[in-house]
Amino acid sequence: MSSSNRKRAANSSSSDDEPDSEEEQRLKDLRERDEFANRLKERDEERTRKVVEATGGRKAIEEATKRLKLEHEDRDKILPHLRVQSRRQYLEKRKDDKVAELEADILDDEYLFDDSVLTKREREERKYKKQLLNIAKEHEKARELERIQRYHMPQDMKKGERSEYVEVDEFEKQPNSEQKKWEAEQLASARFQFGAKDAKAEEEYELLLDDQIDFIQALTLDGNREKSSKQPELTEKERKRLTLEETRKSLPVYPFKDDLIAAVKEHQVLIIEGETGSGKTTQVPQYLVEAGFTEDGKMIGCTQPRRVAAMSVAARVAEEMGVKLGNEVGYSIRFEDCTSERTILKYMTDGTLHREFLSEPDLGSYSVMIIDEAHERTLHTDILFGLVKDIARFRPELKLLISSATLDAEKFSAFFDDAPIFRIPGRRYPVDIFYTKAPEADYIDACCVSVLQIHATQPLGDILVFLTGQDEIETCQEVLQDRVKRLGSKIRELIVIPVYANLPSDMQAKIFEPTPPNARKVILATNIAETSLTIENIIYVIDPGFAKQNNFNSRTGMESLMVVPISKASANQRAGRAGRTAPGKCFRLYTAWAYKHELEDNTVPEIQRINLGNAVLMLKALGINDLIHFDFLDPPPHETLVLALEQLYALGALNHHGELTKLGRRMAEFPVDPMMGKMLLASEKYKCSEEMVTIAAMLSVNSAIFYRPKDKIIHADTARKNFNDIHGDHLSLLQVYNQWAETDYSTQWCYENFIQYRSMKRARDVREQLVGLMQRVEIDMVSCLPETVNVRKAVTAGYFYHVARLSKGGHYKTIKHNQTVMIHPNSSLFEELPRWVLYHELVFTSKEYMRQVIEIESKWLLEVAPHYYKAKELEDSTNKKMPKIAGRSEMTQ
DNA sequence: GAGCACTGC
Repeated sequence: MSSSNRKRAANSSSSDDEPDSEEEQRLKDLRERDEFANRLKERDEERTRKVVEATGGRKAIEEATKRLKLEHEDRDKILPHLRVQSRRQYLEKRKDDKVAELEADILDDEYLFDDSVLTKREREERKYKKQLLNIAKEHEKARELERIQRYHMPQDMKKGERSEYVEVDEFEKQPNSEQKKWEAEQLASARFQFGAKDAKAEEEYELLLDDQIDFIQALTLDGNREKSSKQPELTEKERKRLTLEETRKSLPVYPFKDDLIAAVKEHQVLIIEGETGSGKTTQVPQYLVEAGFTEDGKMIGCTQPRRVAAMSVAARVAEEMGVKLGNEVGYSIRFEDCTSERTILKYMTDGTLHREFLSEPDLGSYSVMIIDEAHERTLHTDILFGLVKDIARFRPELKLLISSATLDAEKFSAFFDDAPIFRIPGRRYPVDIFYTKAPEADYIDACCVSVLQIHATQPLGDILVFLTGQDEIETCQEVLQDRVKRLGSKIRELIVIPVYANLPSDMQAKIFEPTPPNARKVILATNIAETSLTIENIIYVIDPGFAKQNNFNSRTGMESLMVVPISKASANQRAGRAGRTAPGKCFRLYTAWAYKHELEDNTVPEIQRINLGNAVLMLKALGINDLIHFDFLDPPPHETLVLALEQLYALGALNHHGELTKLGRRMAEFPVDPMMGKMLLASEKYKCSEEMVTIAAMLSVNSAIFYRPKDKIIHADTARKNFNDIHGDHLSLLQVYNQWAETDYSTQWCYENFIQYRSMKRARDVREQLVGLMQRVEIDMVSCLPETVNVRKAVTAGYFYHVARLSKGGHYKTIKHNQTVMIHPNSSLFEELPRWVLYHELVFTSKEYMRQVIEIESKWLLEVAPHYYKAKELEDSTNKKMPKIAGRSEMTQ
């Protein structure tokens, strides 16, 4: 960039009175930036004092207390009750569909199987089903009203419970922490029945399957438990007699307590290598409290990669310590801060800690920081490594514990200057691993065959199948159900259950319902079951060896979601899912050779795969200027960093010295991409902050707003078109939100308009947070409606990078890379083809698509980014040859 | 004329 350009860049980012030189301008901006930062700090300090008794935490504490109470109550009573309750609600909500399904089921059943071939149990079940149908029908008659919606959407909100977050739905209220899982393990292994009956039947079944897959057993994933334990497993009653204290003492980590405390005292950084079920997440912080690490008024912090984990672990620990959640033990996650000034033990998500750095760059209020599940290598933990390592150098009294599963411990140790590794054994059963003899061409088909093969030949126990996405899961489900039907009563009952993140929560809860006796559950899951959800009683895992992975191309700035082979670490994680309750088996649909030679050891860490715009801005805001030499555990690609820096410079967040500007400092306050941050700040100038906050919130809810059930695609699309704004998708989204808000955030309205209530609720939460942050960066909330030109201008001020122009052939070329791109067919501008468009994101699926597009005028680009565009660039020499229908917008220049 | 793995702030 030439010096004159630089000058303009610097000028554009600031204010009224014209300073004499570029240098003065820069210094003035830096001064203003620091003044702004100080104001933030002062306000923060005021707020922390108030927050304790203020409403902010109260709601969260109530929520948490509810959950805690749940845990207190007798699990024996509460769990079955919960299941029944959840089941009832579920049936209630989907009554239409369910009744129809039941009816069809009975008809099918009667058509397929004569009474004579049925066992007693099956006959009873049929009788029960009929009864159920009758009851359902009577019930239905009584409530003939209110049956407008024919399709099902999540409906999880009662009046007055607005801030109850979706993730806190039914299944999460069930105790789900590691300790509980262990307890459940004890239970479940006693419940399994392996009988001679099954063995007899096996021979018969084998003949049914024409196309079998040959598996060979290669190795066994070692467990720490004997297959036939000499110690008798605890029965439920025995277990109940264990007090909390005894349960704690029975955890594998307990014998290491004193050694661990000694090690922490001796070393500043300690790597803890502990498998799941060792109890490290709940116990280690408590040991440290007992050892006096919080006596100087400082806290122990513990990060988790997931919100649910942070909450449930905190609740469990509060219970164990006999304190109220939110007092001595608390948690802090986005939208929910459940801590107080009394808190000495704080669980949080890694992203929350990352944000906390902005207000407390030295972690001054912590005496110990534990980074848990470090092997998952989320973006946030990876950045935390570097930050925390740096802090440790000038705060020798700060203790760091990095906790990880096996394999990676050595690497972490090397990174933290050869920190000692402390090993804690876990609790796991052995898993036998099987590979196919030859590669499978069609892994969906192979999955189905394997499921039936296991079902027919292996003892009872649930099956978990890993697929890549919703599409595959639905296909597989259909195929399986079809084949099971054809096999009829010749095989035992097989219950097929899908699970993926976008599935409504009540459908997800189905995986936690107990399997009926003598039946088998097959769970078809995405990667969600690899780490996020733990399903009990899985004995068999089928692993085709693929997953969808997001990749960011820093050269083109394009994201792509592709199916890729998984890593060895991931394959072992999946296999481990079979050994939680009892010894298990894992069937890999690839050869042993492929495992050894074709799979990478580890999944590429997130930090090397994604756009780092926001992360780089955060680091800059923390005063880390030399990012290229920042101490990353695995450095991101050079180009990604350069692209992020360039973009920040173009947005005016950095000056030509690479220093953070006042604008940049304000942008860093927002947990969004820098372009979106700039867009939000630009709303100040264009007097449309209300609109911009809504649009940003809607864009943040990833394209999960419109609901398209397979059988109602036409209705759904018509409903969607009603919101279309001729100027583009951002404005359509604005309309959706505002109309929803006008109905007082009605669920009914969502159903009628085929909109995902869950996503809207999330957008509302995000919006509220953004409004709070707007006040923080000193911007008033104002609206410019009904006029929307300013809305589009403000968007342009943030996204001027993302502009494409219609060219001769009727397709679009990006201004920056001259890359051919297309408007996504879901866009409201798909058939409009304006001359100039701005896109929110570029994704590669089957083609290069621009998603979320608005029409802009090229002269706006000169208005919002004069340093970046020159008038000449925006001239269009091909004007005259342009077909009339194309290019609705006015000619420019 | 398409199609969205999973987290997190």
